[in-house]
Amino acid sequence: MSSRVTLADVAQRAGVSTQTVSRVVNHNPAVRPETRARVLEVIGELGYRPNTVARSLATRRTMTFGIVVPDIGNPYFADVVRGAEDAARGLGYQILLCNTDQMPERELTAIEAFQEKQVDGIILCSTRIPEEDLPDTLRTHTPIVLTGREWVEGAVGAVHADDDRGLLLAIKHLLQRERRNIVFAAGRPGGPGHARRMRAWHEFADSAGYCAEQLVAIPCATNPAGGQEAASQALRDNPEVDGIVCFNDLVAIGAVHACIEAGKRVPEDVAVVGMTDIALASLVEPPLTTVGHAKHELGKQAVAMLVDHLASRAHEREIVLKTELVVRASAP
Amino acid sequence: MSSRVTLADVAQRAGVSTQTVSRVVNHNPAVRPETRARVLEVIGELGYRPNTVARSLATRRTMTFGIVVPDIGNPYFADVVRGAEDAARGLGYQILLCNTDQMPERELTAIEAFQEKQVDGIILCSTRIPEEDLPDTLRTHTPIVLTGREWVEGAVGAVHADDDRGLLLAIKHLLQRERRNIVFAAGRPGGPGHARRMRAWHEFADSAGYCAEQLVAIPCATNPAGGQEAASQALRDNPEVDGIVCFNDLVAIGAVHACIEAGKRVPEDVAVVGMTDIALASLVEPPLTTVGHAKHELGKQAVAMLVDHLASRAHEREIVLKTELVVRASAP
DNA sequence: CACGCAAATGTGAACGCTAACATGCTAGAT
DNA sequence: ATCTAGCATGTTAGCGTTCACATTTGCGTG
Repeated sequence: MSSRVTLADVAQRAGVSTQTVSRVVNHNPAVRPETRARVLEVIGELGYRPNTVARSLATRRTMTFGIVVPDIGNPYFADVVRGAEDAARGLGYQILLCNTDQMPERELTAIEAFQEKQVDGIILCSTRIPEEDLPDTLRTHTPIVLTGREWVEGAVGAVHADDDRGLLLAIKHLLQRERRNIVFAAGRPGGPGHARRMRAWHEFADSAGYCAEQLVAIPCATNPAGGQEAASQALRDNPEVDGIVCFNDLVAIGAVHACIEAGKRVPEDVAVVGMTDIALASLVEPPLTTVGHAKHELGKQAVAMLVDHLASRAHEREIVLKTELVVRASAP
Repeated sequence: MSSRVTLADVAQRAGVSTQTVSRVVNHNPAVRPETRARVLEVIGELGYRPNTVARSLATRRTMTFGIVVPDIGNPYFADVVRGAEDAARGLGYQILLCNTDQMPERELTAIEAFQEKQVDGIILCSTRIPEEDLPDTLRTHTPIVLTGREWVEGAVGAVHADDDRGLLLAIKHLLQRERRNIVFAAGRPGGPGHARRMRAWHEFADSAGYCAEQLVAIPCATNPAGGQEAASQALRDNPEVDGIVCFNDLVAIGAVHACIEAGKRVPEDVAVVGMTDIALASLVEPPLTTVGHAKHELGKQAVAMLVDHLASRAHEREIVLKTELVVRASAP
């Protein structure tokens, strides 16, 4: 029956001031052991629990972070959120969650709602807010860390995977296996990560002396349906296609389906490489070769950065997490 | 630059009292249109944003629900949380998330932390708090809705899927396909849903006149590894096994692997049926036949129940969501 | 033309806590 | 005995809202 017991109730019963009780609750050492014991006893008797809303009003800290993701149902973001929550919990912070389905207006609404709730910081994952609006959005007193994209003016920092190198790993892997007609199912143009991956794609094409035609990038939705569509289009345009690199693993799964539908064997006829290595990747048939991301770590680092910032501790402006090629059956 | 602007700042600048500004912000009709316009203008100029922490202290409502799940990385709970957040957002509520990895102490800690944060309600998913401790835990002023298990004294309500019937559907499906040596990979004894599914299992065995030996239930961890272990044990004990029903889809995926490892073909030699129909189920090879759960709906209903309760509206004490058999290749 | 009534606005106080300072007390130094 | 450090505790004033009431204003009525 822990109900409406306040500091004052405890103070009165224990015969001390509210301030002393507050000190006990907050582990302030400046309390005589006997007094502390007495207060703790009364706290136990009365079942007192501090009211963090009142505490937050007084301290101007809520010990809460908000995290904005496109969709927690997407295993990628589930892992990122999990990492963030683990780190936050360890540091005494709690996590407010908001899904936006990649709708910029909903991202903005979420940020404002979080700010009104006085969160101590916000983690904005793979935002779809247009590049040009971002600085304005970030120009606020609430620290914001970005994930899945580069740092931009106004943000406390950014945490993302090394997609450039990841993409390179994937392409090189395919080239070494004598794949010569490689296609990139590139995700949504304008979407987070798209520009970076495209840049890497073209840089590589140039440096390797490839003629542009040999490296085709096809925009697509970042889910199985998008991958299926992109892959079947690619195979229609050029039946010689023997390698597909995908924006993420969900796209790759769709691409695999498209190949099979088109009568191609994976990996014999077409090798498929995914990205991010979600749990799913090792469970589908064939298991996906993929460029692994440290998703859990991503969430953790985002929280760590926020906490460092709040403590006025120096920290990187941008953290780039290593990617690694995980070779499975879809591109052995 | 939306910083520390308060109601008082707005009031002073607009030449009215804080109360009037408060009325405008809260859409209280008892304000002259001209006054309202003036106040709104100043709010715009100053970039005022209400401080919900202060508001919550005064109103004793935080417009926040806490949700406790074993692991958001598990696609089942990701869907439930997504459903809850969707419903909550639509009603102006926000969601605090906590993962517990099925550790009862962490569930208790989470509940307490949420209470200190004065959440308006808690959704406790598939709790592993021992049956006998549950009433004490629930005996609190914060409304708690349970999911994934039956209602228990003290809870506002419970929302869960009709596993009894679901399990029946699975078994009957296998029997109709002339499978005669059926095994149940039953999940963790004492875990949520375990008792209910076991009861259904035995009830069916009795009613169908089966001798107990023909329906074996094997406890296992509720993940692919658990399923793999349980299935390989079952096949070792009885090579005749031709049907495996699984606690959930992750277990089913493990069971499929075990079958293949043991040289059995799925579904020709052994038919495998999963439960809950996570997105993964249709993407593995072979695609899983499974008993579908309305996961998104589960989260939604939990929130709806909480909101009804807070509004002192009548509501069911227990909502049982229908399950349906989704037939795919693993048990055609 | 005073009267009363409703609509519009204002006035404390409260929500439960902490920050910052003030006070009282004990004990060692002088 | 007196002074003074320094520890333990108390006091006061917010934190930014809303609540419950009090007050003012405008307007139709007898």
